[in-house]
Amino acid sequence: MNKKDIKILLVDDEPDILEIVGYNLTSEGYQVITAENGQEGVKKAKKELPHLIILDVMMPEMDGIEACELIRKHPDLQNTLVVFLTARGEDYSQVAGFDAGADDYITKPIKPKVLVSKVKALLRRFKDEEAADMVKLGSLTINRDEYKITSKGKEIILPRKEFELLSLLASKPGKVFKRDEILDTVWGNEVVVGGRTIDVHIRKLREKIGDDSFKTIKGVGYKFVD
Amino acid sequence: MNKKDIKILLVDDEPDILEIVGYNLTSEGYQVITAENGQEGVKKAKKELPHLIILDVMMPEMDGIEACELIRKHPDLQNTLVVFLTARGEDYSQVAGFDAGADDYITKPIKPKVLVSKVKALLRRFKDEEAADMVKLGSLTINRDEYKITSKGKEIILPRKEFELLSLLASKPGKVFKRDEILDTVWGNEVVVGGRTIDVHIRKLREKIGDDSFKTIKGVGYKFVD
DNA sequence: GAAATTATCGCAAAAGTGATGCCAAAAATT
DNA sequence: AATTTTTGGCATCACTTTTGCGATAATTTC
Repeated sequence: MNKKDIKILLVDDEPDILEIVGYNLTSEGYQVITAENGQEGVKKAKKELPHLIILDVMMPEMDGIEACELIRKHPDLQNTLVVFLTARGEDYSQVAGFDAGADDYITKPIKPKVLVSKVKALLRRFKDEEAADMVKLGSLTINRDEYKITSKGKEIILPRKEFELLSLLASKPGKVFKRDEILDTVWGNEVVVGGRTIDVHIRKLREKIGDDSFKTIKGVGYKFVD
Repeated sequence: MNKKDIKILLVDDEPDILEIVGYNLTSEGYQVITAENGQEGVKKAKKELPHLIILDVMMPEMDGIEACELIRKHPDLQNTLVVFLTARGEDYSQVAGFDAGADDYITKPIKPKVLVSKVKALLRRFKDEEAADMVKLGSLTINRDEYKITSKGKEIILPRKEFELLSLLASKPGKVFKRDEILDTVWGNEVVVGGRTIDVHIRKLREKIGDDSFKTIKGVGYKFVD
């Protein structure tokens, strides 16, 4: 899953917090949705089905704990990650928070780096659980975990982009990936690179993996065949 | 001392707790003795001289605090580790518990992993406990308890960070650990350190263990190979 | 259907970027 | 005081991207 496809819901009654946290997550490339109170938070959670929810514990009317409990009841949000924002010293809420189904908590005052790294760590865990890490395709084995590729017994270490490009193409052998799709996935649509970039990488792969594994569909894109 | 020679006394009036905790500790290889109330607990403690006692605070008649005080009076049980089991929120008992001579406490509901790791951590303090977790990987032996590493017969003593870094990398030989992951695990995500820190440590390890054991995957991270 | 035109791709070399290694020195631990 | 850990500054190297041009396929025109 691409970073830009990850939705984070931010629920806090303080606009300041909303802004600073929102800013940091957005600039990391995540999609951020905000809500200013518990009710709205729960509503948006159900509607948007975010991957991660950051909930302030202390909020007027419906507090984070209650909101979390409601969120957890929704079938589609069972596995959503929930992080609590709590003031230091409110240790009771931490405990209760875990009880309510929180996955982690962050204490205020918020340090952006800590925040971002926690979010990353959580999402990584989430990702790991979801995705099987090895893909086998005939003579090719792609091992995301070890970042290496085995082709006909030989072990090949590929640089990042080449590795990701191959991963993508090989994930659905035979399928033609349009240039746009490839750019979106491997480079991310924020980065704008020239049109020749893709074929340069394809060429590198052809050199390393085998010339005939990659077919060009002119005007469309490329596909990987076994 | 061998794990199987370590006796743990479990005192709780709820059979359920006795069973679940007992099961977890037994399957870790410890010898578990149980008692269903304070009196019986104190009696068994004196008779069996366990290495660690897990005491429920809330018990009819004689509560955990009282039991602990009695236990501590026995000359042969001065150094025995005592852990309290307390329901969340009973924070008073925690304080009183430490007063009474507890070494740690665990809150209910009990999470087996937390329990086991606390028990391990406490027992580790016993000097005479022999290498509980040793990991062998080809030419490397990692001795978690003594922060020591044996490589090709040579014994190497590593500083903490280096040791932890090596432990992490060696825990899954071949797996590539991303810089982020390494930071999270070795440094903890609260601490924010600069980017050069990791490679300096890697360099130290390369000097000490062997240059070719550590491979760099540029743009991703490092991996350990045997 | 053949030739001309145009778009797209392959390739190689060059330029650019960013990550890593290494050092030395400052901080922090012990 | 000695050791360990972190930092910052370079130098370097590896990878990535750009660029330019020729080749090839697709499309249009005759």
